[in-house]
Amino acid sequence: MLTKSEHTTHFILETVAPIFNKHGYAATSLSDLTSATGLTKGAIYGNFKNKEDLAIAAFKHTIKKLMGLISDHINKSDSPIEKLYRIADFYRGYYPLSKTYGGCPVLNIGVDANNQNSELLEKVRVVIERIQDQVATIIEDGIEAGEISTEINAMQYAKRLDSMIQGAIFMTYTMDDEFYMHDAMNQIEDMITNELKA
Amino acid sequence: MLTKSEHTTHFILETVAPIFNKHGYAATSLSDLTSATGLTKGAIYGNFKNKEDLAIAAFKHTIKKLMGLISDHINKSDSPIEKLYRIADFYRGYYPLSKTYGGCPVLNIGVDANNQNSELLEKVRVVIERIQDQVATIIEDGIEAGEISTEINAMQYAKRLDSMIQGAIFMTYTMDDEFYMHDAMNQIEDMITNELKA
DNA sequence: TAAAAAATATACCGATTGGTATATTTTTTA
DNA sequence: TAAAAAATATACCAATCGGTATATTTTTTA
Repeated sequence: MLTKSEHTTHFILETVAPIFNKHGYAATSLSDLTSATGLTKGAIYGNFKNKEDLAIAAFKHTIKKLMGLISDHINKSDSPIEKLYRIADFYRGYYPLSKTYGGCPVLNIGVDANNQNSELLEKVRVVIERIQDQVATIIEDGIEAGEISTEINAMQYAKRLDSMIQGAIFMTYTMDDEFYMHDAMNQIEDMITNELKA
Repeated sequence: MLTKSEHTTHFILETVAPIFNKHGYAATSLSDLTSATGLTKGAIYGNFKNKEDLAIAAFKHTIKKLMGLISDHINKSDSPIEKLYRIADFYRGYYPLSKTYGGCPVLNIGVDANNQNSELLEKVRVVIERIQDQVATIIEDGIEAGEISTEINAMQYAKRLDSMIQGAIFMTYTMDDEFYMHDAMNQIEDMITNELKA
């Protein structure tokens, strides 16, 4: 059973994460957080050291949930090449899904933390590397299984896919137009079929 | 000849634009701007109505300079297909170049202004549309000139290229690694050669 | 259920925020 | 060069900022 404190910590993160994600670190004030949670500063500072610590915990909280969703989606198949198609399929619905969390945390916090010299940027980088490692591993598994051409550089290709996806996310959000996401996923599916397949 | 007022306005924009671009609207304070310019609030508010107006003017200022640079680079060739290759070539050096301006204003201000419900987001959208229109026009010219396949949907392809470029910019900045930019430009050159060429 | 401990609320801190009214200085006009 | 106009500096405003010390309430332990 969760203690009262653990429950409150979770509640704060759940409430606060989308606010940081939407507005960014500097534009989010403590009063935004107290009014959203209905708690006072005393309660928040009792559970988190300071604003920066809370922002970092909130970022990790959102990432954990999103990574769980994409893992579940990918692992419905055992074939590496099918997993790659499933990644594209996941991101087709990413716009409405990520809106629930206040937007894409990698994009939003990544841009927000850059030039701010904060710990947040380092956390974003670690997440990006982890995502790319996972995709690269799938590609390598595909090569070993004979599903994917041995010509492919797994890590390089994972970075290329990641870059295309992040571009589509940025464009879709900024223009409020899912064309970019759908078109990028069409393109990625074509790449899997025409470039990756052995 | 420039009046004193015009000179000061220009000086303020030149000094202030990279600060807004780097830190975002909320994280940039008036005192940041006075200490960077060496001017007082009186001088700044004498030339700009308020902080938001200044941020908008600063964004337009940077965009004007960057758009001038890319236009100059593209227009060194008359052939539409060569102009497309030249776009890729321009963005190969975009990381160090845009750093001079405090980063990519489309990416930074686009993400920063989203969910803030500000006029800035609208300005970013207009800029993106203008860029895409110009690329689409080059592609259409290429189709008319017989350089580019008639199968190509110009506007759709312009959006795809733009999305890929923005993704590469985000990744390059966030990871501080030009691999993403160079790899994306290699990919785009391949697309021009293998998909666009008639 | 009483005592101890933990969690939360209240009230406050100095510093900084964007913005403005007015005084002073600089520039332009005549 | 003197007067008018424009530009800039100074001094201030109420509001809000992140953070904290302490009082109060709630929860847990015994």
